[in-house]
Amino acid sequence: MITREMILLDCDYIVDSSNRPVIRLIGKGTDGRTCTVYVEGFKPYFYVLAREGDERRVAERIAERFQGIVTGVSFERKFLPLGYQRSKREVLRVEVRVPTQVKEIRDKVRKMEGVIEVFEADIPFRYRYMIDNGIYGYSLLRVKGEVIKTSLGKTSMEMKAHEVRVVEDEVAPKVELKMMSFDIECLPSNDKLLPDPSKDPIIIISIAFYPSFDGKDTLVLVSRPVNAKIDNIECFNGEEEMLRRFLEIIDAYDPDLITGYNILNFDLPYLLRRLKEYNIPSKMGRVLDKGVQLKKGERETRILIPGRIVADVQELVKSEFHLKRYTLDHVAEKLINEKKVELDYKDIPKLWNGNSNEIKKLIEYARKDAILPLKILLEKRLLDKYLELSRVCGLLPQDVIYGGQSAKVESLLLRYGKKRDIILPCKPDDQEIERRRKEREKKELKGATVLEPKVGIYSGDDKILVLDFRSLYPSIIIAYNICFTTLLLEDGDSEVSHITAPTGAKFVSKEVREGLMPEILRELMEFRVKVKKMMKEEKDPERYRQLDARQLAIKIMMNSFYGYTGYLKARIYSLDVANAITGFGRQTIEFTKQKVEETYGYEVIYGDTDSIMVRIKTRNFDEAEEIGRKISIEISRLLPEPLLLEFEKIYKSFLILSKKRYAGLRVTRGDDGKWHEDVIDMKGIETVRREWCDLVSEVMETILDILLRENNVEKAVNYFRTVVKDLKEGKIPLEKLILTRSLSKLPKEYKAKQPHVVLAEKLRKRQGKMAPSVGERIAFVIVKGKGSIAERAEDPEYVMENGLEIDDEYYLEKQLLQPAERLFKPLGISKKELLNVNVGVTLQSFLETNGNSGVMSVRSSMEMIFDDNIQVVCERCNTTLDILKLKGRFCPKCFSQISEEAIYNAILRAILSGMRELISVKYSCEKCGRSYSRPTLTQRCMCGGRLVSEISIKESYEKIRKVKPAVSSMLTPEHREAIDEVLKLADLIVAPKSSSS
DNA sequence: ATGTAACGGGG
DNA sequence: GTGTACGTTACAT
Repeated sequence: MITREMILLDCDYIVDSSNRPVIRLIGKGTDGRTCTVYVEGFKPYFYVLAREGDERRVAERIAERFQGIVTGVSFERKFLPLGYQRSKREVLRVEVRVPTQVKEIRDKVRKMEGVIEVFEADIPFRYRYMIDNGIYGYSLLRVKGEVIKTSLGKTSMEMKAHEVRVVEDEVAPKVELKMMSFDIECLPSNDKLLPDPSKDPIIIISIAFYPSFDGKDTLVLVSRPVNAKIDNIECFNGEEEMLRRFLEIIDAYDPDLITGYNILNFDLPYLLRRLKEYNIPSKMGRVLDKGVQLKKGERETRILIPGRIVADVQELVKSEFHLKRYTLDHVAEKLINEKKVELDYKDIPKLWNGNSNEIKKLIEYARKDAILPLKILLEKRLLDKYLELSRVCGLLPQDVIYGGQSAKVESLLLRYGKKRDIILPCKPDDQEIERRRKEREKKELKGATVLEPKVGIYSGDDKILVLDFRSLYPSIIIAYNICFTTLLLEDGDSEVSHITAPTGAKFVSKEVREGLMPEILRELMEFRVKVKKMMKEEKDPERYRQLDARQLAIKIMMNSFYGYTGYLKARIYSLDVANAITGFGRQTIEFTKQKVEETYGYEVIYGDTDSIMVRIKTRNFDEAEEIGRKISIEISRLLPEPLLLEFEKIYKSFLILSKKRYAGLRVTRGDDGKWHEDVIDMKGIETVRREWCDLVSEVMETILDILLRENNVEKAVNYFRTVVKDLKEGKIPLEKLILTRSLSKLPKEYKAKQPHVVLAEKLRKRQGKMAPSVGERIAFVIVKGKGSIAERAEDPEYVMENGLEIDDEYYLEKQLLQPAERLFKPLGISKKELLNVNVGVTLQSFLETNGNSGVMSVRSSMEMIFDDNIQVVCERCNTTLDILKLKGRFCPKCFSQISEEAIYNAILRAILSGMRELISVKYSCEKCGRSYSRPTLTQRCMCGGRLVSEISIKESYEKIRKVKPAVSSMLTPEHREAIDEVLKLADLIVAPKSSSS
């Protein structure tokens, strides 16, 4: 008999030779050894509610009718879930031999005479076991038992359990997960289509490991001999041999997590299909009796590998980051600043059959595609949140990564319900869902309050304080004891002490009985407070991160409960409960608004669900903070516990366009105690959208920046006009105008003619074989000419080569104007005004709003650096002026004076944007000289040589240096000095011309 | 306004 | 495995 501790990774069950279910737990100890634990004796069961007085008779009938299946019927006293129950009710506990039989008989039982309802008859057996034994996913277990050896296990050891105990742990023990990322390359027989797994072979499988495997971080399997010396590859005679070796490597490395990019929808299904081709069983998991389980949905696949976690980085990134596109190349660039190896997939067959250099290129391409997802996963810590969620809600890691909110909530409801003898209903069938849907149409689900925004821009003396209710809905549920278990169903019960919601629903007070949801939420909230406290004292960054992930997981869990009560497919659906929560929410926010306005006399300019934004007038951030704190404390005092209005942040300037759409420039107190401008928070204002070209995103961002950081509406308008002017003059670089759309099927299959489809046809006629094929992304720009927009879509390269003219009208109307208008309209600037390029802002009005600080509007800094010289635009006559050609400080056309401030700003901007571009670090191999833009994972070149970093100076810096003496005479000494300072700083950075790090 | 078709991303 | 099931946006009506 031994005792062993392990983190629970997976759980399922097997049926032994005498047809009894045996629970199987797979876990990993702190020593890194994996273990399979078999638990015997746990039996499947469910509950039946019979007509009062009929219990015995129904029990007998069930036992009789399902002889051989039902192994026992007993009686237990339980609380029914819906409505406040004064006492427990007698229910039948029906036990069956094997788990699948529950499903088999539950509908029959449901229809039997005398049966009212069946409870908890749809809980997967492994969860039934975990729930009943208080075992949570990814939690620490202490197992007592004997070591055994079966024919089913692949783990380091196997045990037959005598006892499984949960170890209470505040901080998760350190168990290092082994992760493996992989990627496949195929050889398509038809280069117009995606490779077909029924016939096109896999030619390469690349793998990345963390931690390393046999000293290797990566390994590439190649299905044919390669006549070149390449490190970390293995070659085979054909696909089958390679596939077998791949499975062998999985077994040998034994990863806890398998990842990759889009593996759920591509690599894994493809791989499984190829394995089937050779009749190789897909035993990639940690058990020998089960292979990989593939569940294909409409457009979604779930893949389960026993004992291992499958996580698709693409999915994780999609749920964590809002990006324009989710291609690996784009995602890697945005998140970890790395790119894929440049290679057109159409060239794969050519490279595959090519010379040693070509195949080398293909191998390194594949290698990188396995490395990138793993790096993203690690660097962005994409797993932390899920592992903590698993520990908080109890689901297995695998199910948390994929599953929706409802499973997590139910896991907790079942666990806490079990402790209190509350049984829960089964999930609703179609009929019940339909009934609920109809009910919802009649009695609608009322949402939260969104206060009418006082549209406009706030800056200068105005400061906006943001106050938030900490976990509003969870707090309300706790404060007013709202739950399906406390809801008073009949008026007759109203002599019980209760609370009436604004909607009229009544809930017994917590002194009578605490509700299930309030209990769970109260514990979660206390737990979160504890975790946050621990975070404050935690010095170790790794542990701090983990605690942070945990408090986030708890927050996510808490916020899921409200939604669950109004979810059509919930086990317990109660509009009365859902509406009571939002009802109290509306009451709370209205009350808060009223108090702030009446007691303090401040203006509430906006509020949504659980937050209010208060306008105060002060230049002093300390004072603003003081006011915020005061409001927070005093209002919280007026509300029942645990409702808490927290002072969240100060916006130095704030722009609100409409409900749910605003942007604010945050100020925060730095370590030096001083206030600093911080990030711009944005809500509902999008600057990146798939259907917009880059120009639009860039313009939107710049406008917001000018509005919030410089508080200069005129300048923002002017900037927009400049862009429009540039667009009309064809000065906008073509790549900023490119739109992309992917060709999902053959052109003729499209009904509506879309630009990229028409273009695809055009290209096919023009260049024949090189034309884009199905599944490819097509880049296009809209050019001038006749016909619909679709007919005027053109290939950017073709446009370049033939000097076609861009349809500036289209880009203005369809791309730039819509978002710009939405931004400017609430500020009282019409479309007309935006477009009126020639009528600039009068100097008079400009000076009125901005003092004499900026007569010029500086062109977008990015563009400036690419222009020949540094330029400013004269505000009076709108001419673009070259700083070098300026005689004195007068505009050569209208002779209005140009302020030194403006020139200084122009130069400074040029310097700053130049600084960003100033240094470029390149990495090159000391052996073969091949250069990389980023260091490789291994810090080694593909030839095996060491990578050495090289620092180079960009030209733009030199340009500014050249310009400086020419303009310095136009500047005040202070400005000159400031510029010199910056240049000096730049010199310092650049000074060591070559160094290695 | 409201319903329906298209698309993603992998090679 | 005692489980089901995308989510968003553009275009057409």
